[in-house]
Order: sequence, then structure tokens, then C-alpha cells
Amino acid sequence: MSRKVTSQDVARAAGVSQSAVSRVFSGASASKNTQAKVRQAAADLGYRPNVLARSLITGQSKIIGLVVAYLDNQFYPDALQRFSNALHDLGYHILIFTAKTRGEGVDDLIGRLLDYQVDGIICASVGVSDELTSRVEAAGIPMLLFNRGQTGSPFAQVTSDNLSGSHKIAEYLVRGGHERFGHVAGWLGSSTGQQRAKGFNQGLEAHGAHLSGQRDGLYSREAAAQAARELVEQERCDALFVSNDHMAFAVLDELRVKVGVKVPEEVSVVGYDDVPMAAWASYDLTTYRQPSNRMVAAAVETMIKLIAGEVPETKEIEIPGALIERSTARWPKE
Amino acid sequence: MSRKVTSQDVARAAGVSQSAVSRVFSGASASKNTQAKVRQAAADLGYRPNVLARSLITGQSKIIGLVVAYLDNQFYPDALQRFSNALHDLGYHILIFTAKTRGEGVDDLIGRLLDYQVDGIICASVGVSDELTSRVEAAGIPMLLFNRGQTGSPFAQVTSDNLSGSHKIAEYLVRGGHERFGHVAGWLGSSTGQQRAKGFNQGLEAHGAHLSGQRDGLYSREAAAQAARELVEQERCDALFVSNDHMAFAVLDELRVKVGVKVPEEVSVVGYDDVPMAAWASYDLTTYRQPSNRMVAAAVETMIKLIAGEVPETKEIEIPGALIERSTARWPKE
DNA sequence: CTGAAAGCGCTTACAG
DNA sequence: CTGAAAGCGCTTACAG
Repeated sequence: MSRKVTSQDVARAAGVSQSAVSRVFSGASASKNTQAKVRQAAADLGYRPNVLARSLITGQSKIIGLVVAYLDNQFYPDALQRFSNALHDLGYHILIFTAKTRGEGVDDLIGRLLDYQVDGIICASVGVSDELTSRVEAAGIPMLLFNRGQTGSPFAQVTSDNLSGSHKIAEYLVRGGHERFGHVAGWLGSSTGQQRAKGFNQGLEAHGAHLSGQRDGLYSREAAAQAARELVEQERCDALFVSNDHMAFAVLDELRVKVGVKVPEEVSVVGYDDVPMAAWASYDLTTYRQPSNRMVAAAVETMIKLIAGEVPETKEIEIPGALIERSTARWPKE
Repeated sequence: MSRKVTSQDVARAAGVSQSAVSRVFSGASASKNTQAKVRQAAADLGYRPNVLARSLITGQSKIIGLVVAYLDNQFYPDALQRFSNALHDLGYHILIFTAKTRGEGVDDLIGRLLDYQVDGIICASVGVSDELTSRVEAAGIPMLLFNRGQTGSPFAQVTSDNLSGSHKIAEYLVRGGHERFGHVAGWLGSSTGQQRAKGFNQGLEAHGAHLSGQRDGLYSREAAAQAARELVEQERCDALFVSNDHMAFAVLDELRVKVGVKVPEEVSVVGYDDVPMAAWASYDLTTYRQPSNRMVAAAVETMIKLIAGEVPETKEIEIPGALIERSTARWPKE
């Protein structure tokens, strides 16, 4: 429990002023000689600058707040890992908050984030109330929505091409020769959920097909499994678009194991995200890839610009994805 | 980009001293009247105390550093979620670091953690070098190893009963009437990996059986799949203990889908952890439950004690688990 | 109970 | 280049 060693201590040991010590550690100018003396003394004493004290003056904490909702959906731990690496490489650190349920409690979390003087906030798959929006704006701290848009929001956002992606899935399923199309939607209260539902529907119509049924899977395994079962048993669907891989796995579990349906012979299932697990042999899920590497890179780049006070060209960034053909959906003939 | 509002501003608006403002927000004594005036003014101005400035004085940042290695193993996102909830409820916040590979870079990470004056550090599944150990000790900040022990380490640790757990697995497999036992170990450079290997071996011997083969799965899907294949094809094992569920899923993928082996008819597979995914119908993995809820609770409780300067009764906490019988291993007859 | 003052550990003009 | 000094936004003895 040794007392913390401060720049004062180092100054004394090196025989220089405290300002001198500060200068060598903050990268300001200092003579070779001073540099050497200070570094030596610092090493001897095990000195490291107190970042909190520095933040107080510079007004930069080098901390980014990250709010994430669904860590059970593999897309998010994966993204978190990427955020962590990218941000650390840039000298930033992550204060993490997990929102228990959608919406609820998020306002409180962000208040706490603000208290810590974070330089920016990234909300992954979490919506923000209007009241909070104005508070964050008033505080003047940059905020970015990741994998979630919000109409009328003043914040930057990065998503994949939800609309055209689901459009392509519809097209793929039509070309696969299916007859009755069902959609297990993401939570329809979320922009992502809505966009994918809309794109799928439009894609179907564009190819002379139409939706036989749609259920809200609420991004939950249970709801999705139930929804899929109804779509197959009641609506006799032979093609299911499930709005994210996380739910698609549950649908596959339900259909193949519980109901005993052959996939894709009797029913085709397509997901969205292409999380690593989608490639695992037991699922081998046909899906639409959301390139999380590029999404995270874009998010980080935008956040850095915002922190620097720059205005990015586009506030709404959309990263194009790609259909990944695997074995849970019948392949088109030609 | 409005200027930050400080306790000075509130003081001015409320017609009291800055100390008075500080007192109402730090919970020190203040008259009803002052309380009211200050809270009103603060609300009007949107004031919230700057936690960083507070930390500088109190010497408590209310930040816990969390270092986590394998976010692709579902056990960790799950634990992270629990840590987040438990710690936030206690007024703590989490600065998260993901270690890229085992060992490497961890020292650097922890240095950065120290710079942020964290009140404590939790390392999940990450080893710490001797040099770092002394640095952390010198800094006098509490550290706890989660799901990983380290012989001779001065730090607290919480694990499950790795030794007796794997012992029970061996027993279960023997009672299941298997003949040739193989072990896909966790990384044998980790205490957890060693303990489980040892427990399994001892369990086998205790019941008159013995190990036909063991390979290091390195906590990696690829290595584990390869290891399992060798154990089955070369060593003709009909019972496999895989040192964690994450690898067990890869083993199942490899054996059932790639090699075409019937599980459990031809080969039984048992994992370790009981991550949520183990219960998913497509895997339905027989495994040993590491109760992450209780492990996290114990870790948090211990950490709080350490921060408070108390000395916990036990430095090495072992939470007992339980065998979860599912469908990837043959059930004992009686 | 309350205000004036010192101080937490730094950074950053300001002189020299 | 370097030191003395002011100040970041708070908390906390110290008087009154």
C-alpha cells in the first residue's frame, strides 16, 4: 500500500522542477539532458502520470463510453472485441455499460457515462430517448449509434445496408423456387427490425411474390422459435427469413430438432449478420454478412472525427454486406 | 458545445458557497433549505458533479479494470454481463480491456489500467507475469483472477472445482460403460487446463480405467477439432472429455458433421462450463456446470472487500459445480 | 450548518 | 529550455 508516487517526487529525485517532469511525460519540449534525468528518476520510482489529473486539465479523458445491449448475440461480443482493439490502438479506453433491457435504464447509464467525462459515446443496438438526446447534445459530447438508426436523431450512425440486404435475401429465396415466404422479424420497435422487414417485403413484391406471414421475434430465441413454428405450421411457409443469426439458430433448433422439419428440403432458413457461429458445421447457416470489421472501423473513424470537432461527410453510414450461401436454404437452380 | 457547468455556477445561481454545493452532492451534511436551493439550481443548469475531479481528491475512481481474453467463448460475454450488472449496482464502473492473445500484451494493458487509477483489477482467464505482479502489488491495488489460478500468486482467485469436477466427469464416463477415454485438454499452460486434465486422469484411475490419449486443444476450435479427430481415429476413443464447452462444440461439429461419427452411440462427448449454448437443441451438450452467477458474485464480493482494505477469509475461492446430463454422452445404465 | 482556504496531481501560459 | 504560478473541478478539515 505504498503511497502513490507523483510528479513532485520525480522532480525532487531528478533535481528538476515539477513542470519539467510534466513536460517530458506530456510530450512537450525538454532538453535531452532533462529527458534523461527525469526518465531515470521515474523508472527508479515507478512513476506513471495520473491520467485522471491530466484529464481534468486537458478536458479529454480518452475514455469512450460503450453501451451494449445483447451480449448473448455473438455479433456484439465480436464487435466489442474489435472496438476494444481499434480504440486502444488510438489511445482510447472503454467504459462499458450493458443495458439490461431495451430502452429501460439506458438514460440512467448515459448519465453516469457523462459524469465520467467520456470523450464520446457509442450505443450498440440501443435506442435513446428524446430527453436523453437533448441532454447529450447539451453536454456537447459526440454520440454514435451502432447497428441501429433512429429517425430524426441528431447523432451519427453506422449500419449495414439493411434495406437492400433483405431485398437480396427475398430475391434469393424466390429464385430458390419457394412458394410461401415468412419473416421472423427483429424487434419491430427498432429501426433495424423495421428496415429488414421492409426490404424483405419489397424484394418479394419486386419479384412477383408476397409475404405469407410475419411474426415479431423480438430478438429473442424463445419468441423467434415460436414465431417460426407458427409460420411453418399455420402459414405453411417453406422459406423463412429470420432477421438475425441469433434468432435463426433458435429457429433451426426448433424446426429441425423439435418440430422435425428437414432444412432446407422442406423449409429454407436464411439469417442476417453472419456471426462466426453461422459458419460452424452444425448450423452452416445461409445468411447475409454484416461486415462487422468494416462497421467498427467506420464507427471508430467517425467517432474520432467527431471528437476532433470535425463534421463527417455523412452522418448516416451504411456499409454494404453480401449474401453468404451455405446449406440452410435451397440453392437457386441456374 | 456549451461550456461545462461546474459547482461554481450552481453556487452562484443558488446563492450559496461552492462548498455547500459540493456537500449536497457528496452526501455530507447540509440544511434542508440549502439542499433545496442547490438541487433546484443544479436541475435548472443541468449540473452533474465531475467524477474525475472527485476521484482526484478521494483517491477512489470507482472504476474496476476488467481484462478478458476470449470473448468468443460464450462463458465470458456471459460473465461480463453479470460483472457489469453487479458492479454497477454497487456504484462501480468497468474499464474493459481485451487481451489479444494469452500473456502477450497483458502487462501493457495493466499498466494503462493503473494509469487510470482503477480501484481494482479483475483478470478473467488471463495470466499475469511475475514482473507485473510486483508492479501491481507495489501500486497497492487489489487484483483478482477469475476462472484462472496461478500458483504462488499473491492475488485472490475464484474458480470452479476444476479438480473434482473433472473427476466426476471421468466417473460418469466410466459408469456409462465406455472403454477408451480421451481428453481434449484446455491450454495446458493454464492452471485451469492442468487442473481439469489432472482431475480427469485421477477420476479414471480411481475407477480402474485409464487415459488412452490426450491432446492440447489450446482453447481453440481448430486445435480441438483436430485433437478430437486424432483421439477417435488413431486412439479409437469412445469417450471424450473436452475441457470447455467452446471447444466441445467444435469437437461435435467435427465428429458428427465432418467425420460422420454418431454421438453418443459411437463416441460420447462431455464438455465443461455449461454455457447457455450448451442447452441449445442442436448441441444439447452433456457438460459440467460452472455456476457463473455464483462465481461472479463471489468475485465481486471479494473485490469489494479487498478495496475496503479487508482481508478475505479465503484467498482462493472454489465454487462447486454440477454435472448436467444431456444427450451427447451415453447415460449410465442403473 | 456554512464559507474561505488548502490541496488532489497534473498542464500550460508566462517570464526569464 | 526551464521554473514559478495559476488553475482544472472538486472534497474536506478548519473556523465561526
